[in-house]
Amino acid sequence: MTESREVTTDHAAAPGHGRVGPKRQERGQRRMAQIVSAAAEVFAESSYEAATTNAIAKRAGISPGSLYQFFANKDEIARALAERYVAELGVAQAKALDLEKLRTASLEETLAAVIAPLIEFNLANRGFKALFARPDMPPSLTEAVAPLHATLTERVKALLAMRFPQLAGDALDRTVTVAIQIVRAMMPLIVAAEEGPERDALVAELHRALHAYLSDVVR
Amino acid sequence: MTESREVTTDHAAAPGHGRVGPKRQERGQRRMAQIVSAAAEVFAESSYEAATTNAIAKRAGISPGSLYQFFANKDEIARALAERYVAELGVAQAKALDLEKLRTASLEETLAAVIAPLIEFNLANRGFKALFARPDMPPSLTEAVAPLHATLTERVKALLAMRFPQLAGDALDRTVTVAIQIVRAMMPLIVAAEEGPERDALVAELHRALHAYLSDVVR
DNA sequence: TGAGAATACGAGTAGTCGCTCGTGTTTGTC
DNA sequence: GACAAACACGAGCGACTACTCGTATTCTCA
Repeated sequence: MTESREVTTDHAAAPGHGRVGPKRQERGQRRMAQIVSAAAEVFAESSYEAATTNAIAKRAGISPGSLYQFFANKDEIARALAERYVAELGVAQAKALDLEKLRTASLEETLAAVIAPLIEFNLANRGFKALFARPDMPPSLTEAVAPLHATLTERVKALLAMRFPQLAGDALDRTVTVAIQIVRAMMPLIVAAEEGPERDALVAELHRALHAYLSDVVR
Repeated sequence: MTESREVTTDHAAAPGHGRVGPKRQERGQRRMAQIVSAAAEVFAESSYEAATTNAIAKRAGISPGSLYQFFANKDEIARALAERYVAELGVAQAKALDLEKLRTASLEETLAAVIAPLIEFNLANRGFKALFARPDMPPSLTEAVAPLHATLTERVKALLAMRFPQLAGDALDRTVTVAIQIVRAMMPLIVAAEEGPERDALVAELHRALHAYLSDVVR
């Protein structure tokens, strides 16, 4: 009898990720994108835990079995979604942020330039908060979205280091952490608020809080 | 044949809650307290969803069946725990807060008087954040802890209204919300930090952020 | 002291969820 | 056209979880 180990569904991972898997055809790559998009929608409607893999498959228009042709498990889907978010956020910020111009901008202007695209991104990608704006994540998820957090932290750190050269070391790290926490805390409120004066007021409040905090840090 | 409706386990609720149930003996009341304490521990070690009712029962030293003699379902346990937290927080704050003295205190002093017992409480009751410091709760839990949120919001609102008479209406509400969000965002970090300089630095940062924000609000 | 109420037990039930597996179809390659 | 690899299906498995039920014990109080 021919032993058939290694014959069970072996999954691919995003390129450049160490994992090996079947060579994806164009159809397969489209499917993977579909699945990630569907996951983003389902996560957005509840939470990571509450989202079922069967629901994701259904939303993507495929069977549960097909889903597992492309992702080894639920965490891998979250990881792929986190990677997509990192990439898209990079694009959105690159568009809005011109570091050279910011060098001479006021703190208000800098904050506006950073926050505005971030809010747009959160509004356009409501699944984002399921992976980002949570204080208590299941360990597996924490690992999956660690690169996302690391990336954002790095970007904020670079910005603050440029803006406040007198900040360094632990103090800088703490300031970055607190600033991110404030944004994370306010974002769900902003996204949940109805478009118009209500949301605008909350955004203004976020500006105010961040501006006041950062002004004080270097006082 | 004698129909036996209403004979299945009928549960009690905390007194003054509308629900009727069996008359609790002293033993039963002790059990209920045990269960709530056990739930607090188990919630603290993971999260509300991840905590299983069987684990709570085991921690309380009773069988799953016994647990359901006292609580109709998992949500009721969370509700009871939330009520306990409201009561204990009330005591802790009443001890530390003397509204008359605060009337003449500086903003720094007021913040210190409010924040210090809050942090002590969070350190002593690590299950608290499972019910409080979460942006996205399951709907049932939301309802269960709504009184807790309402209570805290009311207290903060009263304090801010006294402190900043020029604030009123929506602006006051928003300020209360943001202040609470900042505390909620920082608390998990503070609790997770190791005792000593690391935690102290984060607490100082929380002070700074709140102080800066509130000073700015009335600027 | 005895009857009914409250408390206690824990194996068991129904339901859910992540994931598998046997099987069939499409696509790329020669 | 033949063959393998990739893609697709969906019933259903195994593990887990909130909760139940039949039964046994302890308490209360007339």
